[in-house]
Amino acid sequence: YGTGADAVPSAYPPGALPGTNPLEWTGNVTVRKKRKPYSKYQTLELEKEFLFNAYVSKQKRWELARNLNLTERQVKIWFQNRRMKNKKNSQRQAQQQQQSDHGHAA
Amino acid sequence: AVMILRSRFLDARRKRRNFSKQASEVLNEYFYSHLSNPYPSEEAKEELARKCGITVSQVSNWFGNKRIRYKKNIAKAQEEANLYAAKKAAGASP
DNA sequence: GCATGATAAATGAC
DNA sequence: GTCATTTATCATGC
Repeated sequence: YGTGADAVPSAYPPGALPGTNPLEWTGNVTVRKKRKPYSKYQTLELEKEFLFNAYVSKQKRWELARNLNLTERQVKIWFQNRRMKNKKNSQRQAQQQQQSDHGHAA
Repeated sequence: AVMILRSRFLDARRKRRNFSKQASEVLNEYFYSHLSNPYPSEEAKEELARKCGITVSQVSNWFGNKRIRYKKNIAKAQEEANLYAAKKAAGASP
């Protein structure tokens, strides 16, 4: 399979009773899986596939998940985050281009 | 063996530089004066970025780190909150 | 030695 | 799908 390995038990943060806290934004805690960095091999294989196409098919996602010992959900989210990272880097480079054009054009 | 020398190139942007003292002042003033809802709008972020001489992404990073680290230790941040609360009161009503 | 800024997994709104 | 965000981790400053 590959799905259904999510949902992990976790404790409730201390002193976060809803309604009694004047700062409600500090108490909105849903049970979340602990962030676990991927191995160098996993990241490299994902990056390799991302070079082919930024959007992975369902079939490819299934293969990646199986070969890298990840869930399909993890592979899906990795590509989503990777696309955001790509966009951010592109915007930064475009910004730097504009700055270097100011002293070069005219 | 080579993997040890890995992210010196691709991760070079991770080289961190502390913000200026006055930039931290501006950010903290906003944070503690909006402690009930420390989520600045996109427009507020742009103005903060302009005032601090940093990017909007850096403002987002600062508030993200500030929120999580504040609620991780509210007691410790309390004195800092009082500090900026007093500072705000001093500048508001002369 | 921690404080601090940036990035990498993971969630949720829309 | 995007995208702001939460959270842990990373890398650096001092």
